[in-house]
Amino acid sequence: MGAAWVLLEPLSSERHENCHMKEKTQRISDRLDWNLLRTFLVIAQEKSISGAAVKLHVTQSAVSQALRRLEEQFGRRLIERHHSRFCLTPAGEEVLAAADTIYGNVAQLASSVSDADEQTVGRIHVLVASRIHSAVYDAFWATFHRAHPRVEVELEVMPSSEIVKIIQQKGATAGIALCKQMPKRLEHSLFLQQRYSLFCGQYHSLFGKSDLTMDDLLGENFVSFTSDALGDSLSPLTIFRDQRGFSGTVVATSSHHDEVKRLLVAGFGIGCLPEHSVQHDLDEGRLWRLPPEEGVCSANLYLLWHEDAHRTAAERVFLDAFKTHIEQYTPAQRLLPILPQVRQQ
DNA sequence: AGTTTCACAAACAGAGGTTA
DNA sequence: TAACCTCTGTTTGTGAAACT
Repeated sequence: MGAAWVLLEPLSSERHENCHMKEKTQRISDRLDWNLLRTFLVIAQEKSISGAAVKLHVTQSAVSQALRRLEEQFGRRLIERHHSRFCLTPAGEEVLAAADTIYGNVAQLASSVSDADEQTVGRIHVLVASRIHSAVYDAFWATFHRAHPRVEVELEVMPSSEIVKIIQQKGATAGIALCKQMPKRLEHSLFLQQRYSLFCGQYHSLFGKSDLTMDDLLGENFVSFTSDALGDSLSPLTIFRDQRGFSGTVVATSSHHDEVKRLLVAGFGIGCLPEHSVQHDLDEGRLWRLPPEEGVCSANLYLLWHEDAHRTAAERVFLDAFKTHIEQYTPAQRLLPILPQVRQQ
């Protein structure tokens, strides 16, 4: 039955064409399967049918058939098939934009319905980058929970690039993520200004050497964050390596701060970490600070939220509380491991 | 290598019949 | 009349083979 109602024969007169289009549009809006749009959204995000299949936990064949059914419903090609090249047709771009919006609205609907069930119990879903080191941040959650004990909180850890994507789709209340440049449609508030420096671990040959210069490091292998690929949130680290003429290779990677640190301590190579996050490891002799003295680069963590998402009461309370809380502290205070006194206005 | 097509199977929904 | 069962058609998935 699926696409039997889609009329593909060309009609001769313009009047008939208009009637036909109106009828067809009506039928599409009545019958369009949201699952197909969701599948198409993932295909476009992954830029691959097999990639989408992995993400959706179905076979590549199932995704291919779903795409065909969607194309039949619209009576248009949505993706141009080329050898090893993926591109959306203009119709595909239109469908993607619509699917993106619908996905956001459905996510908000789920949140609103959940809120409506229990008027006094809200729920917030916050996406956070791996391992945020800040006593101010810890204190925020303590304060927030005391003030709003019935608000249910979900904190989900994921790479910054994923966080930005999901917040743009209105798929969560807010995100705390590294950003090189501010993404479209998102509001932001600067949270942490982190300075990255080079370190090696206790089993590395450079550990404990205090008279090192940059030349001593150029042949060393690297431990890196997955996100320091060019164009990603930590790409300044890669640019630094290229500009300074490092000849070593990246021998170990992880998207998680603690795992990068573990690999550094294990002696896989040298690598960058936020200075303020490893003071304890330096004090206890697990890590060793390397040149350059001034560090490698800065990377800022921002609180991100969608500019025109519908928000529940709990979500509004969270955003207001977070912004108010961090504004009480200077950027330097936000990096401290122990909660400082609130700054004087 | 990635994608499409085909045959087949499982799950599901709706229609219709039966029974208490 | 509600509850249950059976049958049938549809949808959507898998796996294999063919295609680009």
